[in-house]
Amino acid sequence: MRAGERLETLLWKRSDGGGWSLPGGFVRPHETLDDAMARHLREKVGVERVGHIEQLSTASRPDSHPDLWLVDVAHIALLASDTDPRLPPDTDWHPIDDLPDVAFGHRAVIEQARDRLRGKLSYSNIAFALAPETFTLRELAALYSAVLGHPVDPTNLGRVLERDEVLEATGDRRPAGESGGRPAAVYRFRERDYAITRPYAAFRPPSRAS
Amino acid sequence: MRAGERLETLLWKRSDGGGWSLPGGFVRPHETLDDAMARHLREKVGVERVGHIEQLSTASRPDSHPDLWLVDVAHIALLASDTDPRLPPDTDWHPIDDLPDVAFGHRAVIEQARDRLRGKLSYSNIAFALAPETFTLRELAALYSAVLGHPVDPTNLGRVLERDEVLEATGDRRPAGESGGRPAAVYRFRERDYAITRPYAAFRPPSRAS
DNA sequence: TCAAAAGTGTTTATAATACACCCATGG
DNA sequence: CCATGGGTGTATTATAAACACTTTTGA
Repeated sequence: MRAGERLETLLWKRSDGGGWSLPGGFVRPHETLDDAMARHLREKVGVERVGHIEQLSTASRPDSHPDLWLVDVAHIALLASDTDPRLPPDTDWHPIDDLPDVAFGHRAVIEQARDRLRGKLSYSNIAFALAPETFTLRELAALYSAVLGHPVDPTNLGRVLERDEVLEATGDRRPAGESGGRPAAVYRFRERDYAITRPYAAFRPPSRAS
Repeated sequence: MRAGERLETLLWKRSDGGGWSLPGGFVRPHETLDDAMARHLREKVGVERVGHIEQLSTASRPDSHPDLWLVDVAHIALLASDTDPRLPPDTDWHPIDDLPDVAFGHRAVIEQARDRLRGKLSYSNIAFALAPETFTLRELAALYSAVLGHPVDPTNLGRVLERDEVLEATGDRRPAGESGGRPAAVYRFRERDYAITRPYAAFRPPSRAS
């Protein structure tokens, strides 16, 4: 998945006329799941750096083929918005809230991935995987807005993420555009590994010793 | 897992002297993963009703056996604290914060499961899977406390969960014990299916139309 | 000097926690 | 009538969202 103007997912147009489906592939002997995922992303869409990847769900398909016992392991891969994968033919990005005709089962997987991402955006630093290396608060707010589906205020977003020690200012400023305006401060994520930055939505530990 | 005085997990003592490990088993042909999990819980520990079960992680093990390609799918199963599984020999409950010598890899899985459960406790109704059908607020607070590892106030817990429409009063009262005291109101969970009851830790949608 | 964009300071709203006090029961 | 546990009401605190206003730039 990728967050441009909207949250998008990569889909592959099936040649058998069965509509679109999630891209996938097989695991080779002596290969781990993570290695296989990295290989598919590299070989099929030319993506070397994946922001974040995690497992979603696993399904066993013992009856799909007379001689094989297939096991599907769905993953979410998050790509930075400034990476530009080279798309093979029959593969394209689709806005996640306006999907085309998707093969049975995959729609539910995509929606599960979207909901998980939306949730994690509010209690973790997961956005590092979707953002470029450095960015202004306006750009980051646009990214949050694309994922969450509602407007996000850049100022308040920055204050929340700075308090949680998720962001830090680089000290640089982005020069103003042609239409003028004050130059924007440039930020980066302190950590680029997934971390829960807000453990308690409620039921936090007592503040004083009892 | 189960929450009594502490959060506990079921472990199986390996006969090969390799310490303790998570209970597991194989999936049969023409059987789904969910069916296999239900069967193992039924056959091995006599548990018919599982509060909640979800997948944790999947690992491929192509090299563990010359002729087989094994795929491990770890699950979290949550049992109500009033169910009493019949334990086979060499199987026993262990407090999750005081584990014995656990086979390599399984410790990380158990800790991942614990952390996930702690997180979900604060933004979902997941506690229904650990609680008996009905309970007092004191009992529920003890359960939360066992999982979270810090004291939880019964009154405030009830207020939060009632506002989120997670709990409802049955109307019954639990008679006082031998040492007296006011009878406690009895509650139940409104829904016994997993639901996110608190979607936003931060970055909630604007309150007014822009 | 005006428009545009960024940033600061502050107010407001909300909601969880903390705490003081009252209620119902058994012995 | 007192100890015990449950419950109510409210004060406190924390913090996210909203908003008014200032700063910095380009034309």
